[in-house]
Amino acid sequence: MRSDAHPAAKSATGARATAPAPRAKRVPRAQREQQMLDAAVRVFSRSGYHAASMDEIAEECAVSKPMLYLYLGSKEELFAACIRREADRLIVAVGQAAEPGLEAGEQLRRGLTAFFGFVAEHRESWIVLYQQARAQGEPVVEEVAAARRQVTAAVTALVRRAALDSVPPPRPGERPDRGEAAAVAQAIVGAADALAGWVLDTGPEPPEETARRLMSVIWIGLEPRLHGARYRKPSE
Amino acid sequence: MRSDAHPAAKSATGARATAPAPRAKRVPRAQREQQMLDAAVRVFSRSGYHAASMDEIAEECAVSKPMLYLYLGSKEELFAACIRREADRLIVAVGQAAEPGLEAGEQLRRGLTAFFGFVAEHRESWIVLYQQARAQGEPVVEEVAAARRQVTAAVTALVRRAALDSVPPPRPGERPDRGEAAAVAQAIVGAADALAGWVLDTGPEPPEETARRLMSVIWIGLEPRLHGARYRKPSE
Amino acid sequence: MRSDAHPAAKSATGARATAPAPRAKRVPRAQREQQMLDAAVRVFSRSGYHAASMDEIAEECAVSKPMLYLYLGSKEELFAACIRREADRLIVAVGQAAEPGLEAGEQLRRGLTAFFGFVAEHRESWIVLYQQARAQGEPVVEEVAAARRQVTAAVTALVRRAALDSVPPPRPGERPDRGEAAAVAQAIVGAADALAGWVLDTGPEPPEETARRLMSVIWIGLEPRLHGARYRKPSE
Amino acid sequence: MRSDAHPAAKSATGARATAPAPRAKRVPRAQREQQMLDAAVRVFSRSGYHAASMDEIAEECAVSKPMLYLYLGSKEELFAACIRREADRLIVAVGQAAEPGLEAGEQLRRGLTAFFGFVAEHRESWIVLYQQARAQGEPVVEEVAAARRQVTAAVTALVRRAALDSVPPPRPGERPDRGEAAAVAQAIVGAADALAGWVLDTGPEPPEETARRLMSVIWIGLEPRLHGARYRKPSE
DNA sequence: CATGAATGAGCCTTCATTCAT
DNA sequence: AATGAATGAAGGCTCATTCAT
Repeated sequence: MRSDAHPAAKSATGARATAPAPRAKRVPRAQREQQMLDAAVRVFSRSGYHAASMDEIAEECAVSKPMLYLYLGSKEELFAACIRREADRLIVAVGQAAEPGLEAGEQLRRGLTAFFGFVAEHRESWIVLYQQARAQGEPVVEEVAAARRQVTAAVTALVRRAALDSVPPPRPGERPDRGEAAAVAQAIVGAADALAGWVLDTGPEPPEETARRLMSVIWIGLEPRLHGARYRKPSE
Repeated sequence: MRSDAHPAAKSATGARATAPAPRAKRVPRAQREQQMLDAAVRVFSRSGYHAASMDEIAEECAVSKPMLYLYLGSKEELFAACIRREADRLIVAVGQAAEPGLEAGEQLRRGLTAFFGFVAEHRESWIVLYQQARAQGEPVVEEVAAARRQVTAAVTALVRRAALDSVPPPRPGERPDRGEAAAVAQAIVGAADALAGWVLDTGPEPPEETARRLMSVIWIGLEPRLHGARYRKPSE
Repeated sequence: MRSDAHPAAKSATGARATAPAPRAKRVPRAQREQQMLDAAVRVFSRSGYHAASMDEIAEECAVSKPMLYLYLGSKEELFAACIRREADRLIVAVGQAAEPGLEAGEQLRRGLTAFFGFVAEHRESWIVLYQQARAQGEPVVEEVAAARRQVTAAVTALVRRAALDSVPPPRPGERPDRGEAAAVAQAIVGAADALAGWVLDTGPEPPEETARRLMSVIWIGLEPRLHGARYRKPSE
Repeated sequence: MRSDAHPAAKSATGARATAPAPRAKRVPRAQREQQMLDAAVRVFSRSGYHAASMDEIAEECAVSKPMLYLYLGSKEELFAACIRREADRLIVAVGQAAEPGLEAGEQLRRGLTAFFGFVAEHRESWIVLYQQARAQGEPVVEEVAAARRQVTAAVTALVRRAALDSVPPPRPGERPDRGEAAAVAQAIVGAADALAGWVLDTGPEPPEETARRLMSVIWIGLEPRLHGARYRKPSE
């Protein structure tokens, strides 16, 4: 019988009589690790955490599974490493956009623009971060929640700076994340998320345009409050 | 062949000393199906789609696995049935809140209040819908995306009605879901989502309060536009 | 949610407000049993013993599974009952064809004709008997082997009568089924089997024609045909 | 997530008191595949396709199930691989027996002898091929049918060569497998099958003897034997 | 006579993980 | 640095069979 019935061994390189088939060139560890993370992000974004298999990832980066385990430890650690790397990249990208001296509104706009730009360019990273990571069990979710908190905290600071007296500081004894500013920041980040997904679904547009769309909603709403505008039910 | 193939619980009819396995009582199909869906929602929200096992779900509703399969077909179909039922419930709850005659802003506020109320009351349903369902493969994602579209479309209509001239109607030939109103609706729904999660994380508050928080951001932002306000970069 | 998601209940009869939906008319036991056997033969011939499910069979004869078990006992017994009934029919059909007074060759020819006629008319019965039954475990195989032995014994008798001295009687002390006559009978039955399957595969032809084909081989032999010998019914 | 997900044999490295599970030694793939096929043929011939379990087969070749699946794909593919290998062996064995130059009758006799020899030596292979394989669903049946066709075609050619004018060539427009030669070949193969089974059942005898028995029937015919004709090898 | 509801048991399959080379 | 060979454990699904009505 033909013994290649089930080609588990993908002898990518052709028949090489003399040399022992150097399937993967010797590559220094740091670089290999990045290749592995690249492959993992690709696969995780494509299939989701659970549906992705280590075999698939190993094949995607043309490395044997023992190497994966040697360098990254376990599937869960691998996923966490992906999350961390991509979250860091996102935070750096957004952080670089903000120039400290600027007016708060402009700073927010630039941050949003950077965010939408990042999502457009790193589609897979964002999918892993925002679609897949949320459905996980505790350890991984905490990782991504931490990244999200970092972003949200920055926005919260902006909001508070922008809207001074209109958004009251947390009352003494109140959990800091329960104040109005925190809520506003949550809403802004959530809206940005949704718009990022929307752009991915409906086709690309310049990040500035998406940022403008969002600013139109949230900023024009915030500024009048500086002048004392408040929302009330009609009955009040 | 072995004639003792199925030597099931023969002693079950014997002395009833310590309640020898409480065989599920006869329950009509329609009712059992609901129990199964209840249990499934609970388990899926707790563990996520992949990590949840049919054994776990069967145990949760005190029924054997074959019944699950007989009534609901497969794990994926079961999940889809959960999604459908919960999405329908959510849509009904939000839909009932809107009284057609009302001013658009008030209608939006009521809808949001109903939404936050639903999430507070059906915590698990919402977790399944918004955390777990997004990370799935095509068939399930489409189901939940359809529900989300339904909600978003309602909001889009409201937005368009509310903000008449400030939000231009889609230009002829433009895909309807690419217009500014659609973007605004996406942002609102995303913000509501995020706030719902935030409330779940940080502890309960009256739905009216959460709705007010969100209206403060998005509505006070929309109204000034009726008077011609527009967002511009400072440089413009 | 629609509770008919998985229509296990096939309410064959339409909505019947008053009467309690008489899904299966009261039918006396003997008749029901025949219907069940009919259905079982159909399903077994279609799917094979193992692949066939009791659900399938129950549905095929529009009866609930408990009835099947009440009347026929178990899957294995049901299969055995099928085998027995069909084998009996076959033996009767072939037996009726032989008129005792005739010359052995003619008797063989008539038996073969009857056999090919039976297979053509009871396609499914034959498939169950000769394709499915052989692959079973002990108890069932014995049933069909017994039937086959019955047929083979008759042929052996014919052969011995026909070929008196040419086929020596079993030597004393020799197992009776080891003699030349037994071997010849086995060959004939095997050849008939194969031809029956061949006709089923390649399309029908008159049973007399198939019988003639076989008689040409076993009665005349191949070598004499080289010299012009032909098989003809005695009347020709 | 539980980090003890795979707490496999940790104590395996400990004291080796009583041979703590003989982990299968490293064996190259090609060899392992053959071992697996050997085991599978044994098990399939013993229990039949459906009744055989992959656990049983894995145990029979002292390998874990995952290896079975890695190398052979699935139960069905494994069965098909068995069929293919054994059929090839049979065809080779029979093919080698025929020396082209010989007279047709002698060639047939040698082929039959080889066939009965093969069956005697590879009892299990033959059981799988001829008892089990016929009761399967389409994909597998086609595999074995193809092998059978190959054998039958060879016999058909012999028959046609042997019996020149006595067996008319297919009439124009007639499907080639419907001619008399094809029918004769079917009968011969069927008879050989039956005799092989008979020998297996009743106890061994030299393959030459069984071949002689069959040649007596098909080559000489029954009627001529009434008048004293006997089959002899040409050399006798 | 007749059936909807229910289940224990087992099978095929796959996955994360590791050892020996 | 790198990998082919190997496995324990578990998960989804189905089946023959039986109560309770």
